Amino acid sequence: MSAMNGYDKYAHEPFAVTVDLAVFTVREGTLHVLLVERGQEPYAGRWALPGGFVQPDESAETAARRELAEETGLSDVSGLHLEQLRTYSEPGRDPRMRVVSVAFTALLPDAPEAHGGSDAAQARWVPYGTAGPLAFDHDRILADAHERVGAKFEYTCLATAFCPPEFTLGELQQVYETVWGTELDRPNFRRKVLATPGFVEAVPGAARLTGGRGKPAALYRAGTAAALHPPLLRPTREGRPA
Amino acid sequence: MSAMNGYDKYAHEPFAVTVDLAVFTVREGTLHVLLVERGQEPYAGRWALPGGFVQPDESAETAARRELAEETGLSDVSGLHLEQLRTYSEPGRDPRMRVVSVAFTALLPDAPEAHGGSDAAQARWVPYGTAGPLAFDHDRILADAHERVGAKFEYTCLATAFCPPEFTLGELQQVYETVWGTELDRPNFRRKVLATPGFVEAVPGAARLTGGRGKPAALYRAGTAAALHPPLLRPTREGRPA
DNA sequence: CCTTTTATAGTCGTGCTGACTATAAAAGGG
DNA sequence: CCCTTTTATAGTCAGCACGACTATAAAAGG
Repeated sequence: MSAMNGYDKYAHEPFAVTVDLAVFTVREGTLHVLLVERGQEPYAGRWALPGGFVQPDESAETAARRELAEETGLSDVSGLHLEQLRTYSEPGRDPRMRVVSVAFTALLPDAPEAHGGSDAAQARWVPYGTAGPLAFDHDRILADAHERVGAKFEYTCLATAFCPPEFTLGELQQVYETVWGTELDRPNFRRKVLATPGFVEAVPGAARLTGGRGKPAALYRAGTAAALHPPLLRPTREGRPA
Repeated sequence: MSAMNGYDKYAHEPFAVTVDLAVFTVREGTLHVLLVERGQEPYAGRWALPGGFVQPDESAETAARRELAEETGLSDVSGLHLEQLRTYSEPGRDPRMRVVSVAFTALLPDAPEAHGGSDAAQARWVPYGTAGPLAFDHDRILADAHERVGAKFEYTCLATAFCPPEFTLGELQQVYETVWGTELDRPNFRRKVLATPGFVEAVPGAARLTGGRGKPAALYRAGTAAALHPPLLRPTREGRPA
């Protein structure tokens, strides 16, 4: 093997490279995560994040999107939000071999039941926080992913990725409340969202009966803006981690 | 090889795993990057980011800190800011073999001349943006790192990582202006920094003559706060990328 | 001594935000 | 059919952070 820049002095050893997916959705006002139940040791019977090996001709992003399609059973995952989280490489994180995992976060609108694919390892939606300790270091990965999503909600328009094509402002607000775990003032939330150009755009004459009771709410679509200026900060939690 | 969760159906191929470092410092009001000049093909004669292989018993973070110590020649890099940026894994990014690189960003106060170590590949400080096209995909990595640092300046106290143990508010402001490439209003910057608890703390009776002319400036030390609430936003650039 | 330079103090208006009140439009129960 | 409940939407008001700006203090140089 020829030398690389600054790499000259070290032999290199092979690693297995995998992707792990933290896939979130909001379902009936609760944050859900896509998990698979392990059949073999180690961690047999425990829940784990879906994932798989990166193939020789793939980037980690490509592998992640492929896995996302396989695990959710969705035919078209091209429009879904998928974002690299970080890479986990502690030597002991898999007891069997040296495996470096590139973790990704994905956001889905309230999703089909997933467990309909022909795969052996069948992924299921599990309410966030209820799946006991996960296998490997997946608790940490999942917590990192959750924190990242919450932080990005503050200064991006990412929340619409959790919503169906048309949604009410109440639904969008519930997405924020579910991810942040806090309550928001409705008039203020509404004012802020509507004042941000490109966050949402009104669907002209449409309205949706909100489950029967109450005044019908106007429908909106996701806008074209990606960033949120100024940010929409979550209710005061003083020292938020960087 | 035994099966993993959801990994069962794929054989895994070995990858080389490396770390790449985007090391920044502010030197005489200019942002500098630590680079190495390549001696061999491919990209012989081009500048590249310092980096190296991850050893079998190391995490990527450990490897990055080891490389940082080797390339800068500093004896103690334990207190320096080092943070994972993201992982680059495009199949063609190194023409010789399949290598997945975990990129890191490091921030140093105005640094010693670095090129004093006993290493063969000697790293040098180069003004940001002046090193022509870099080797491999290092231009992209460096641009991502710069954008990340600029973004983190808005909502963290990271800027003090560029400063020596004791510094003036003018120096801190210049760090901001150098990284952001914009000018800031001095009284407003001062008001904001001092109003943020834990950002900086005054050194009781100390003052520094500012290169000779003008009123001596009070000295400050980095405080204990990590986050910046509310954030210190860079001058209006409308749609900032997420 | 006066000018230049840089640090520091203070002022003023605008705009965003949190807290709150008020009105409109639906369903349900008597 | 009226009245209550529920939810959406409109509007008010005070506080505060921020941008733009002016003023003063303390050093060096001529």
